[in-house]
Amino acid sequence: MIYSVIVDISVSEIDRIFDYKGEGYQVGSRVLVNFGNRKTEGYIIEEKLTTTCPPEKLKEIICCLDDFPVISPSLIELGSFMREQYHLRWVDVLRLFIPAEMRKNRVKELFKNQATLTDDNIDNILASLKSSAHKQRDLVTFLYKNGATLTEKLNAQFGNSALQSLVKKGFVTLSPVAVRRKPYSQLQVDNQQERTLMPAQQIAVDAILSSNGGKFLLHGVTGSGKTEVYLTVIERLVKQGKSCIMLVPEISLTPNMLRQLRQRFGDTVALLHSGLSTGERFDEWLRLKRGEAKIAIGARSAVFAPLSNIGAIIIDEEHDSSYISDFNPRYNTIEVAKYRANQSGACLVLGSATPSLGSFYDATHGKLQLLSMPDRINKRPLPTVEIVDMAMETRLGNRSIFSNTLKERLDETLKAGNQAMLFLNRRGYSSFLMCTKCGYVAKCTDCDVSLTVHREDNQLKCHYCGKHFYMLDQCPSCKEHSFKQGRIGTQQVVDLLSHMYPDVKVLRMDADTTSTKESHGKILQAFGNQEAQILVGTQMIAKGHDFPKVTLVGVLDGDQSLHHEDYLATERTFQLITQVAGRSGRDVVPGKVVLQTYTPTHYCLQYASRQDYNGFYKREISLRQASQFPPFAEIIRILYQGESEQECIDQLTVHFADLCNLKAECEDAFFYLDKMRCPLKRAEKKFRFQILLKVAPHQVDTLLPQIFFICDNKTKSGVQIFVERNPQNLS
DNA sequence: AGCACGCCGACT
DNA sequence: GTCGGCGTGCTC
Repeated sequence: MIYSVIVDISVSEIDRIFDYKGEGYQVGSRVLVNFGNRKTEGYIIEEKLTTTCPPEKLKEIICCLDDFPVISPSLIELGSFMREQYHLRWVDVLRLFIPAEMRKNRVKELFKNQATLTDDNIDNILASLKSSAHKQRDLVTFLYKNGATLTEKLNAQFGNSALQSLVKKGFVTLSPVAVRRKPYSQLQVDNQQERTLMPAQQIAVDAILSSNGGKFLLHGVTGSGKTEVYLTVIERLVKQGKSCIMLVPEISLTPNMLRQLRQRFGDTVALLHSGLSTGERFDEWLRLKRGEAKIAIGARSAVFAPLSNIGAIIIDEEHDSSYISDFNPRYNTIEVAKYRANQSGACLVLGSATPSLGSFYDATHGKLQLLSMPDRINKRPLPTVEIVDMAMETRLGNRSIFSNTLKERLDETLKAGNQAMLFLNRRGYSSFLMCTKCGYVAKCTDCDVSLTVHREDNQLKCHYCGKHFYMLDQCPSCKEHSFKQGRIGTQQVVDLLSHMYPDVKVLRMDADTTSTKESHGKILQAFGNQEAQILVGTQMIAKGHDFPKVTLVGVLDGDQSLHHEDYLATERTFQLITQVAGRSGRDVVPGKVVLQTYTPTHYCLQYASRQDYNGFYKREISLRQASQFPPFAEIIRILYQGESEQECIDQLTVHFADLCNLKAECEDAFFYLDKMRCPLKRAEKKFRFQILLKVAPHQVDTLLPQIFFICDNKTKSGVQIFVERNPQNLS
């Protein structure tokens, strides 16, 4: 038999099929092969009877590396789709399907010894033991009652020698068993309370379950109980013997969702994400692969969970940009999920309070079925939003970042013993440092980005590449000692609050305070336990958290993400503000939101303040249509990065000429084609240039392969080239 | 990626 | 003479 093997070496020149001969191997197996003059791992993706490879070159597979095929045929098919769709290497796709450490056998199942009684008749054993051997008699009784038990547990309970003697006498045998390492095993699981569904929830559940593989957009306002819909759907499908995949946007939201899933489904839930230890990740994967667990939950890569007979794939907060992988391998999780759902006839449920414009557009055009939940649970009111015009505040002499309205609301909230969240999507102390005399601004040496002031460690940091620099006390260009600081960041907000409210405990949550694995959960837990009254944070605090005592949310700078060139800026801002506002008033006390802005009449903020998604959608989608942006056009961006500016330009110029020819051949498919420097001119020492295309959506499938072909051709070393379709980030 | 092959300069 | 610099090409 001939096997098509993809060798596990991530280099484009060898990312092709190599044929090997062998007998009795299965497709999807991880195998060891001779490759050149060394041995390498590879994956069998196909078996066949013939090959075009000259027989003298054809080598034999050495052996299989696992006792089961690690990749199922349907995942191989999915991989093939992804490879074409996203122009990826086979290896990079296949590596998504198995735990990273499984390669090179860096992780194995963990085996521990287990003790078993050799005789079912306990009286026989007890009769042979001296009556003075209390420990041994207790141990035997324990084993009789509890069945086979791990030796470590027995040793802890009865001491080492009792077990040893029993083994020696032949009453107990030891045998190795696989034990599963369990992530968040200490996670507290509350008593399960009886839940009844609201009518809107019931309608959604019924629609999904009766659909037989339908695709849904579940649009429910913040606090409308989308999670309960997901859980009920999963429960019913699992009862029918199906498996389910549940995706959440980021790792930080998994513990919360995991708790709810474990509460309901116990050990049939497995968690998959990169924050787990090697052993945990492998064991969770293995439990899914072996069918010990049926429900996979995790961040985007969990869409590749090794499950068969999938009943539903659920994507929570579907608008979140983390579902679009923006580094190699680049893929769109929602598209992948659609393909996987189609393969297995599973339902696809996309849930959000603020769906992406694309998804909502699909819902209005019959590609997704729309399920609406317009009310909060128990008809709790949505928070009331006050928009504050910061330009007016300045004119009235208030130059602080806190408007008078916000200060009043904060006072009220604290006095009432409730909690507040303040949202500012800018970490650090202040956004830049500028010389007051000559206007010099401190910039990163490797990126075209001004440095952020960090007061805690008194450094200047590049938020792009992470490099840090000494704080300046003198301008390097004019030697002046006086500096002006840029816009306020979260660190400074905490400082200011501690002066305003010396007795109030304030917590901060941003990338700087959540560098370790547990810090995230600790901050949230502390705030949840009301160890602090105010939580200041970046977009990290916007999503999914449910703090009943929070009755005030302050958006300190509602304009921040609004006035970017990016066509997604308005959509993003709307989503962020709506999401963060939704943290307020989730329990009995109605919530308030103070939204500070310099552009109070902007439609994005107006709709966000009324939590009016439909109004916003209508306005924004007509703008997109008029200006030919997605979903009315597909944007393709070709990015060139290299340390030599000239090489980048040369490379881009060659491709641009070919693209112009392509455009000439099918003029009507192209809405736009141009080349330019990227807005972020340089990053991590590399110069950045781009070609931007806008093409007609119905032509993209025929055009894209040709574009890929052009970009693969005439390439020079030293310039990285990326082709992105509808990139989330155009910087 | 690795590694061999190969074609030129410096050295025991 | 030979040791070793890293350009080029190949891996079923």
